Parts: sequence; C-alpha cells; structure tokens
Amino acid sequence: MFQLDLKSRTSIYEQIVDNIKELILAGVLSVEDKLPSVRELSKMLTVNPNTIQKAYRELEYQGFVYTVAGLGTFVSAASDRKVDEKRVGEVMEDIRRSIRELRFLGLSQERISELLNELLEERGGLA
Amino acid sequence: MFQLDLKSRTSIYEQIVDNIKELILAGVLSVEDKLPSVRELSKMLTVNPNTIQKAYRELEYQGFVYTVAGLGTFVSAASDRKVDEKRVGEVMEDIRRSIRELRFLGLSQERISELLNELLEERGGLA
Amino acid sequence: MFQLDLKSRTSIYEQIVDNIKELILAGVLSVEDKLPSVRELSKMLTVNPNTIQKAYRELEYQGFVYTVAGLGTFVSAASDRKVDEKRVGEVMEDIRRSIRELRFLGLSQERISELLNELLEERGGLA
Amino acid sequence: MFQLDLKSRTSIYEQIVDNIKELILAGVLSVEDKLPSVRELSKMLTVNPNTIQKAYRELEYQGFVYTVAGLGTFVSAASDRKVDEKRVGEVMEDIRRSIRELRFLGLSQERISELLNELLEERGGLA
DNA sequence: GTGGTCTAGACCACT
DNA sequence: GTGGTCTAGACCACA
Repeated sequence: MFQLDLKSRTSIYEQIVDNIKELILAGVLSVEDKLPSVRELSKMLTVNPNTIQKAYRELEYQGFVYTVAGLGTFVSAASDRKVDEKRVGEVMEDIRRSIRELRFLGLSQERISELLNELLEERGGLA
Repeated sequence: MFQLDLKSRTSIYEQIVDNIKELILAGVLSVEDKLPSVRELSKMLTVNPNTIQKAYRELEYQGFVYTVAGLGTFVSAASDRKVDEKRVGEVMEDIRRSIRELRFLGLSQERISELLNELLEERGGLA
Repeated sequence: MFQLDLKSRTSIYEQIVDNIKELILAGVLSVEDKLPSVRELSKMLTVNPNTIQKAYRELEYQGFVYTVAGLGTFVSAASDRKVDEKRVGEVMEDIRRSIRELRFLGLSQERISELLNELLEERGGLA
Repeated sequence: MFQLDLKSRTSIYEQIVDNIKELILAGVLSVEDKLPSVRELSKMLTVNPNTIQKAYRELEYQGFVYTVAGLGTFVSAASDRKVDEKRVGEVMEDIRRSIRELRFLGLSQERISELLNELLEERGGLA
C-alpha cells in the first residue's frame, strides 16, 4: 500500500494519515471504498494496531473517512462533508508556514507567486 | 521584539527561530548586528533560557547567526546561509497537497486562488 | 420501511429500535400489528439477521412488542410500555448541557431558540 | 475533582471529557486555567495516563482546551474559538436524539416545548 | 470478523 | 516536569 519511514521526524500515525489522505486525494481510494481493517493494515505495515486506529480516528476527525463499528472504515463522500471552515483554516495555516519557509530559503516574492500559480493550474487526480 | 503564540502546535523554540529568521530576512536585523543575550531574550519573552539557547543553536546550525564566546551572538553574512534546493522541492510538495485538500473540502478554484493571493500579500513588502 | 444511516455513530441495532419505536408512537404500527419477521426485515434493510434479532429483543425488553414463538412479533398495548420518570430527568439534563455548550460555542440566545424550535417542528405532527 | 462511574456504559475517557466540559461550562474552570497534568489526573482518578490523554485530546478537538507540550493543558478562551459549525451540528444532533427520546418516554409535544423553554430561560454559570 | 477501550510500561522532545 | 508516541496484549460490543 505504502511505505513508512521509521527514521522520519514525522510520527508513524501521522505518516499513515498523510499517506491515506494522499491516496484519497489522488483518487486511488474512491468514495465508499473500504480501507484495510485496523488489524490488516497493522500486519501490512508491522505497526501496532493502536497506532493504526489512532491514524484512522484522525482521518475521521478530518472528514476523510467514516467508521461503522463491526463493519469497517470507509472513504467519505465529498458531498457529505459540509465545508469545514475550521479545517480550511488549518490547511491555510499550513500553507502560510510553507510560504514563510520558501522566503527563508531565499526565494523572491515573484518566484513564489509563479510557483503557486503553476500549482494552481495543475488539476491532479480529483474525481 | 515579537510575539509568541503558545496555542500554536509549533514548538516555542521553533517559533523563535522562525521569527528571528524573518527579522533578518526583512532587514530589521542587519549583518553583524548583535542579538539579545539568551538571558535578555528569555526575560523579554518570559520563556525558559534553555528554550532560547536551543533556538540560537538552531539558527547557528542554519548559518543565520554565529556566536563568539564571551561576546554574544551576531547575524551572519548572507553568503553563509544554507540554501537547500531539495528542501524547496519538499515544501512545494506540501503546498501541492494542501491545495488538493482545499479542493477536496469543496472550495472552488477561484476561492483557492483568492486565499493564496491574500497569503502572498500578507508580508508582501518583505521580498 | 425506514432508512438506516451507516455513518451515524449510533449502532445499527439502536437505530432500528429507535425507528420502530417511532413508527409505533406515530401510529403507523398499531397495537397487535405484526412486525416483519427477522429474516424479512433483514433483507429489507440488508442487515445481518443477528442485528435485527438484537433490536427486537431490546424492543421486547422495553415493552413495545411481544413475541409469540412460531407466530411472530407484535406491537404491545400502550399500557405495557415502561415509563421512566428518572430517565426523563436524565435526558433533560443532557439537553441542559447541550444548550450550555451552544452558548459556549458563541450562539446567541435567539439563535438557540430558533434552532430548538426547528427541531421541535421537525416531527411536530407526531404528538 | 470528580468521580468516575466504572459501572457506566459510558467509557471512562468520555466520562472525563463530559465532566471537564461541565466544569468549564459551569465556570468552575475559567479561561487560561491549567488543567491537572496527565499524570496528576491519572493518579487522582487511578486511571491509566493514556486514557487521560485521550480525553484531553478529545477536549482539544472540541475546542475546549489547548495544549502546550512541556507546559500543560489549558482552558481555551471562548473568543479564540471561531463558531465551529461542525461542532454546532453535532450538538444539535445530540439534542435531536434527546427530544426523540422524550417522545418515546411518552411526553407530549406541548410538554416537551414547555420544558425546553424552561431550560432556555435558565442562565447558568457562564462568565 | 469489525472497531473501541483500557492497562502497563517504555521512550522521546520540549520547557 | 510537561505532553506525545508507541508497543504488547487483553477484553468488550456489534455485525
């Protein structure tokens, strides 16, 4: 499914969250698809089930999946999600920090603006 | 000098690093300027001196400042700062993911574009 | 008959219990009416028969239905239903807490009042 | 601080969440007050630290507290919270279920309406 | 089988 | 000291 980087500073459960979000955003996992069960993914990644569960719960908080106890965890329909202002604010904060870092790295305002516009024109994998 | 946001998920020492880098990049602190001593800044921000210490060490590692024992900590020449092309790529990838998530959250292309431009303007005078 | 919401945090068997209670209270199912058999309802809702079984057992425990082996499950007389003053008090306490939280979340008294009235109207024809 | 009911169907961490919310909503814990540390509360309630942490994290998700690693967990300022539409929806769903249950318990529409109005007139403990 | 909770105990980074 | 993560392994309710 994907690989973990145990050496990374990013915690395991966060890496799992990021990877699964990536799969959903890229369309590899579609709406209503079932995610691997906690125990399955636990074995696949050789990671403790509690850690997987923590990742799944975080994905649920962020609105990417929903859970039916006894059945499994599934990808949410985008239409079910109300525009989650709180989450939008969090993501914008992420971008704010990234832009700051680009400035630190020595990129000019113009160059950053160019790069962002390129990203905006891309229309990746969204159904 | 600047404000810390205790509620932020970003650790305090990292916020200090970021803020001082910004002050340097913005020209508020010039090459060879002396930074406040660890104890001074510790009092100014009401933060544990160890935390300031850690921030200064990180700034030194990144080439933004240098320390002379017994004299203090000073802003390095710009040529000493590390530039990291690889890091630029990673940060761009972060932003790409965030933009995808904004689309996923239901924001229109136009709205995303607006929000990004707001972010860019926020410190537009810096470049 | 009715719809289940798999995404709800409420377990499936509980949703079935609630829905059937509503049908009884609304008079759609009258005293001595026969409920669908476990197998029938299982097919109608595409739900595991064990889950239906559990819902029927709970309804029986609460005095809403009774079961005759070999014949089926039937709606009880209203007098058989348990009334629980203590429970009423607990539920009111839950609502009190929720209203406090709405205030805490920044909603005005007027807005809360509006929202409550909407809720009350939702199934106003039932009493 | 408060008592747990180990016999309750409600899980321990949820009881902790509910109790602390109650203390905050009632004004016993004020804005910027420090909650007991994870380890302290763990000892006070003779409950595993992980369980306390789970409760604190849930409180954070719901916007009641914020956390500074290395410092502690603190009550959020109401003004810092944007009106959290998602959370409002969740609370309204709680009330919806409670009203349904009151109907199940045999209360008439009019009686429920009366009771709700009484609750609305109360202005408890909010700063 | 599924997810959910809990304990015991370890290790880490930050203050 | 603080919170945060992770493992190992147990037990429960629900489908």
